[in-house]
Amino acid sequence: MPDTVLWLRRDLRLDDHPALHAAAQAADGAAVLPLFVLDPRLLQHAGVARTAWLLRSLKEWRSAAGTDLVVRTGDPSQVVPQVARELGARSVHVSADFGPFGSGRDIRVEALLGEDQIELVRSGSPYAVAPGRVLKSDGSPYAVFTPFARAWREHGWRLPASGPPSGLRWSSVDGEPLPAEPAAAVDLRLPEVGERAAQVRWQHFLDQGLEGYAAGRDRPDLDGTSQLSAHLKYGEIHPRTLLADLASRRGEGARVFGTELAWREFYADVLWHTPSSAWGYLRPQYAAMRYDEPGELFEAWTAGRTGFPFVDAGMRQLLATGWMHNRLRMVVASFLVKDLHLEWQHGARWFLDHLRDGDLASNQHGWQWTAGSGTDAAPYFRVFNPVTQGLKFDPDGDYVRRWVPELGHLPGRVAHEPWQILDGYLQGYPERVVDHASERQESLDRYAEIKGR
DNA sequence: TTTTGAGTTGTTCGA
DNA sequence: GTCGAACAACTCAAA
Repeated sequence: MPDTVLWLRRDLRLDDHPALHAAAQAADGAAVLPLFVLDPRLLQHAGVARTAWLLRSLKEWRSAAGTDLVVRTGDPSQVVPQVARELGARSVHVSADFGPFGSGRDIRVEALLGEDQIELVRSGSPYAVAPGRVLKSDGSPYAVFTPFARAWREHGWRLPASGPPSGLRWSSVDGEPLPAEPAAAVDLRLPEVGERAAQVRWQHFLDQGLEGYAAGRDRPDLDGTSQLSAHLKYGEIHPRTLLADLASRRGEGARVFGTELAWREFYADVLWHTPSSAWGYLRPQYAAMRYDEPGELFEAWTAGRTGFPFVDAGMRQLLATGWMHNRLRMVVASFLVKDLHLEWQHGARWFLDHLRDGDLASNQHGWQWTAGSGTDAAPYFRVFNPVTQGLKFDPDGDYVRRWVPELGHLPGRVAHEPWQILDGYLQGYPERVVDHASERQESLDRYAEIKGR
């Protein structure tokens, strides 16, 4: 039997890897060649945090597999058939990609491979249930989360396979050295990357975080979240693994964490059915709303200099670490859309450029939820008050002081309201760029203009 | 086909 | 300080 190709993308692990098992089975005693294609078109949009994460994850994969992962730069529709031909392979194995870019790319690659009688075999996906599988009884997709989640649980998923296939042999051809990380990655505080780190983090969360997760997940001043988002994004750990571990656990935390995974799957499903929702309004009437153009206020938002401590802390956490706590993602998004009156796409693009976990489906639909144009969107009157949110979810001001050093001299909760105290602006913190109460009313007025259309 | 109940994450105001 | 109601109207899911 000739060797087969395992084309890795967002599945950089060895454990519970259906495509790896399928490749080993197809090789039938011959070797499996692991390949990663650096697509310049994708890297262009990935941002520093994601690029650095990806390159480190590829290194980790190499060292865990103990083989030379072949890296080539170029358009996959040229590179993949070329490598397969070089090797004399009969099949190329992948985890299915359901995104609008990836699924189109795979169809092109599949056609080109077909010209040489090489098969593209899709096994597994980044999800417990592949997008498109959960449907209503009339065959149409769900557009509301709660019934989707119920049907998704009833649909169920297979149990994780344990470890890589036995008797697996790797092979190799000439590749390229991994490119250097972007220089700015040095300043970025990224955690450990790779499958092993993902498993360690998951165990840590099971032991320390799960029990208090239902409430703790809303507290950015505490280590209350799983921090698995980027590991999931790169497939270093699979949601099936997490769901299998959750199944044996009772309690509110396990239930709520399972629901968060369901949100990830729901948004992937929505994007699969409606690819235009990546950049277009899911509720079209919102395109007719009056919006402002990004200018100085947008710049202030990106830099974490809006004068609202909770908002600025979130934006600076993003710049410093490539990650932002979910509570802050909602707060800063609400601020961009409802206090600055900018279209959600500006914020979504900034997030994708800076988040290490930047995922098209979750990111875009999260933004649309805030903007009011998404599935299950926030009601129009739900405008976050950035100060109240801070007082509620960072009650001692610890999170704000951690990320906004100019407020470091303010004790306790007054860090959220430097205007309340005489020396609040002692260290050069900017004054508020807008008046929240009047901008809130402005948002409600603008909504009223498109109501009923 | 029609009907009915429900729908992630909030804020403000007035009693 | 606490609590409940109001904040619209619409779309969706399921019986």
